[in-house]
Amino acid sequence: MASAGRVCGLTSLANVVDRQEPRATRLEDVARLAGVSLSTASRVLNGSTRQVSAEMSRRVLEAARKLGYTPNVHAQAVARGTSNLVGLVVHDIADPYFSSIAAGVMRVADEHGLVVTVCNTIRDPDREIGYVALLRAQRARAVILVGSRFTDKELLTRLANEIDAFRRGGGRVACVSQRKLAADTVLPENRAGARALARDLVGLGHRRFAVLAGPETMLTARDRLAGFRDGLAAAGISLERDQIIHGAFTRDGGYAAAEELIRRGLDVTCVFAVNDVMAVGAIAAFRAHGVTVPADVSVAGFDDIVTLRDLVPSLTTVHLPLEEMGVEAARLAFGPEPGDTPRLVRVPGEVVLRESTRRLT
Amino acid sequence: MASAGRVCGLTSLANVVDRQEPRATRLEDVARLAGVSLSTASRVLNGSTRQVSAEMSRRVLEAARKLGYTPNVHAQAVARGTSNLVGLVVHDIADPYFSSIAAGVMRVADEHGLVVTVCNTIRDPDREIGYVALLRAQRARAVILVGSRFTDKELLTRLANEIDAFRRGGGRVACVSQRKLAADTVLPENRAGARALARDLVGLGHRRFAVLAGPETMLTARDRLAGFRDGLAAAGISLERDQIIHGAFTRDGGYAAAEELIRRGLDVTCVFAVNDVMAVGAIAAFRAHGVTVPADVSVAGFDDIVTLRDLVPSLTTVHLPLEEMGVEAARLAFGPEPGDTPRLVRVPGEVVLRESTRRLT
DNA sequence: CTGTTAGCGCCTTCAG
DNA sequence: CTGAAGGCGCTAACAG
Repeated sequence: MASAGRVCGLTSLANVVDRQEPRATRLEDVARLAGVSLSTASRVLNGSTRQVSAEMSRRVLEAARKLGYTPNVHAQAVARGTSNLVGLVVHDIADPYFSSIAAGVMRVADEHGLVVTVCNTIRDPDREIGYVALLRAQRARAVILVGSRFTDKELLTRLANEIDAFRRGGGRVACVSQRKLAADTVLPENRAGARALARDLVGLGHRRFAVLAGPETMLTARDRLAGFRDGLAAAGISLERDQIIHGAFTRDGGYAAAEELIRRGLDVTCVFAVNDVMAVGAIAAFRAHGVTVPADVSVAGFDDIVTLRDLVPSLTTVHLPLEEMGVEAARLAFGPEPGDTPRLVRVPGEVVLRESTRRLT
Repeated sequence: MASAGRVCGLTSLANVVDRQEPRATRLEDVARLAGVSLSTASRVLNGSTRQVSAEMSRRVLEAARKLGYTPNVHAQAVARGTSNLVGLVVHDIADPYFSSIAAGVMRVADEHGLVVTVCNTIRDPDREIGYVALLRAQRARAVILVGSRFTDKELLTRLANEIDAFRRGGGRVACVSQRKLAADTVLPENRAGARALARDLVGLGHRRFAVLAGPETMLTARDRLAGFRDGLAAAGISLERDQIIHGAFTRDGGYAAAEELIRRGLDVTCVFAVNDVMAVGAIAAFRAHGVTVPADVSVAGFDDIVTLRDLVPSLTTVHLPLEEMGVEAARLAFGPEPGDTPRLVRVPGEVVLRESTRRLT
């Protein structure tokens, strides 16, 4: 029926199939059907401050409905000079630590009518940089970087450059992690939390510890290790080199580290894994090797990820309000423009003693 | 230094602050710096088939690098008539079932240079429809709908309309779930899987069952219940009304359903929860009420989500290759244009017997 | 209150 | 191989 908008009335023989190249309906189509100008249609259909008479408004709405009109956000973005898209860059969306934070971010984004695209770096800092560039290309209104920074200076510089370019283009930036970039950041107090944990574990009577410490270059892991060491030191306990086992910041990393611990035959009563997923992996490794938690060894983690809920034995950890942290980061990124100096929101951790760490008599 | 491109040489007193309204660098800036035309710059910077001399190419690249140029994808999208964005609509991204599938989709998307935006319906079918409209507005190249359909006809019609409009605009669509929409779909064989599970559980000696059946209106839940019933029937065992407990398709839904089961004092040896997260919740409820799994009651789930790995006792379930299903859906959505009839990829489930279901002597 | 007219940043025929 | 010019769909002054 509808002539697809073509003026041409002749169809070449080659075009017999007439593959009805589908075209999305444009604002112009709506305006024509409603018998009004483009601007009027635009004003009623999109949040303009300008007033339109009830009658015209009705006609436009009616036409839009009839045609199933949906605005082309790209055209809007280029015309308005800004998009409704925000980027969320995480190390691993399948890791409950990140998916909880992501849930918080998404909730706030939704309230602001923003679309969030999730970028999964798969724990690769290079990809992280690449994603910021990508989001710049998308003219994202904001990017939220979630996850630890690293010790590598060169990496940080490259990321900082990319971030600067992004902000120069008018984008907002927020981080959840160490404050290493000139941007608003939500900072979990890793060091203090680990220190408090150490104190409480000593309080349970433990004296001989091992730490599954994660990657040496990852700041979150380092901070937690350092805090834990502080806490032990305060009780006159030192942590030797051989009591620290580095590895991946993942469940499998925890598993491997625990196996290494067993292999070394280290005589400890308590193991601190610098995050929960590692602790979960460690417990699995212990189980596989006939080491019972907490009877034979106590285990503690960090984060209090939601999946701990169904773990047996329940895991001692340092609670972080993950979803709230996401909400906070989103507020920093979407809320009122900050002053000149980046803001810092400190988030304290809270030690939660559960079944996985037993009291030594 | 750079005069921000303004011709005006006078700054009003009111403008003393000179808030250097930041502007992203455009292709024109690059072209000017390189001393070439817009078209030439465009040709070298973006994947054009046209050839450009090495010298000019070098100059353009150099200028782009110096300026930190990144193309405005919105402008590209409006000019090209298509974007590099794909939408992934899931019921709950924090649920491991969905995050595993999402990981598969993202991997393939990345290979295609596509950006995926994740839309979380929070298990609300209305939001699902809204998201498809949103993605149409984004002129997404494709949308992938992951998650069960429902019995509600009116809901389905509205979704179908939205999907049709999306395709009319040139978008591709793929689903992971029942084939209720005229789109390519990846279909897990829920019914056959549940049937096989029932057979194997009967093989273990169980005769008295209960099913935590999820929402009555959710097709995936219904199919699994029906399949399970089939399997039992084949062994001459019937499933009465009071042996079926409906509830939410979540961990908490499983918990509540199991409590209800306990409250009813039903005498069963084996409980089938129609998905793993419900089974996990059920086990937690049993534990909380002093019912030991599998000594007092056996429990089985469906899906084989990755988090089962650290569950004790390990859970009997029907394995689905979740990440692969995501990959498959992405291939359907991004790969070569389908023929006229929607394609269907059936994915069989495989029963995996683990510790949570014991053999009755 | 409504319509006309420039752009927004980029791509792509179409001439040179 | 290069440049000039029109157009993508929409918004926002600017007139009426």
